[in-house]
Amino acid sequence: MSNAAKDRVRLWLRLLKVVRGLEQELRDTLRREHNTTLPRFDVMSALSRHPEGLKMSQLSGVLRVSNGNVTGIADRLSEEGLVQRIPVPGDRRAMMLRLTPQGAAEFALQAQAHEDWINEKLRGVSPEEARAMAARLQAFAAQTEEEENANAQ
Amino acid sequence: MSNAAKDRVRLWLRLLKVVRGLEQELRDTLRREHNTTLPRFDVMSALSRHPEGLKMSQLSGVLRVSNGNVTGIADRLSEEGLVQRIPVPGDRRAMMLRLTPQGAAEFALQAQAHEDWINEKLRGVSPEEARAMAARLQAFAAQTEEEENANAQ
DNA sequence: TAATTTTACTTTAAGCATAAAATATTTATC
DNA sequence: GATAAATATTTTATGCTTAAAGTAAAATTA
Repeated sequence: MSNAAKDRVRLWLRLLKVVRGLEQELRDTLRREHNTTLPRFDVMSALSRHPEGLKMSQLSGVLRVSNGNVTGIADRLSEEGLVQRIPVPGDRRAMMLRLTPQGAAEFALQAQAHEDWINEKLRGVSPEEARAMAARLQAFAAQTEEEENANAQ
Repeated sequence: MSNAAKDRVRLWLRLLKVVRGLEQELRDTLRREHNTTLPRFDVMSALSRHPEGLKMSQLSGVLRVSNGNVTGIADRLSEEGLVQRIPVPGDRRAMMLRLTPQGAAEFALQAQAHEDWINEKLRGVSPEEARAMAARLQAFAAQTEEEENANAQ
């Protein structure tokens, strides 16, 4: 394996380790402090950006998970009164998922705590560094997407 | 929220997006090309670095997953003849998990393909950039670990 | 408008993940 | 040496995840 390849593999392993570690801490915190999970948080986060609600299929598209996955999470959040299914006028197949007032209030607390938590976790990263690294990652993601589009043609 | 906090949150979201995307592609590739999964790959990778084998508890420690998790993955790999459980002399509670010759051969193929895949995926990242970013991540991880140790005292 | 295809969602089966309980064995204490 | 505590692993219950199959309704086509 070339040196360049070694450098790239090492970067990938480090990325994976750091992100997995933070993600695991986040899961623990959500469980301990908010009695919820990361998938539930992700669903509520997406819904909070769309106050009018999202169709199940839109939600699975935004979150990039399968339809069946969203069904299960929506079932459990619904049992707790945090989201509700609302029929879509004119299409009896579809369902709109929306935060309840209780769900919106609950998520507002979780989101603020999440931001504070991240800011504390990454306090060793200066704002300049954060912006530089975010820009680099953005460029990488954009390039990857471009290639995918090229491949799809 | 301060601007610094916003920059850090944005970095975290980008990190999560890029790593999750690559991880998902990796899972798809492992499934499609090697008829396996990332957790199975991780177990075999750990075992390949310890040819004499690892006790179940050591393995769960190295991989940072629960004991019960390792039990299930070991069961399935064992059914396929890729790993074997070996009694530990002098301790009838413990079990050593080890790659079979077939498992070692199979993993060698997977590992090489994995390296090639990463090198291709990250070809847009120059070796210099890769080293710089890896070093930055390493520093972050080291600092985080340091704090954990301080908290544990 | 009847038949076909597509769309939206749910259900099912299998694997991964955890925490907590259970089992078996070893180590420590009395 | 008997009792208690600690250790190593498995089992169980619950939730997340996917792919594939199933159900129902809408859109297209003949």
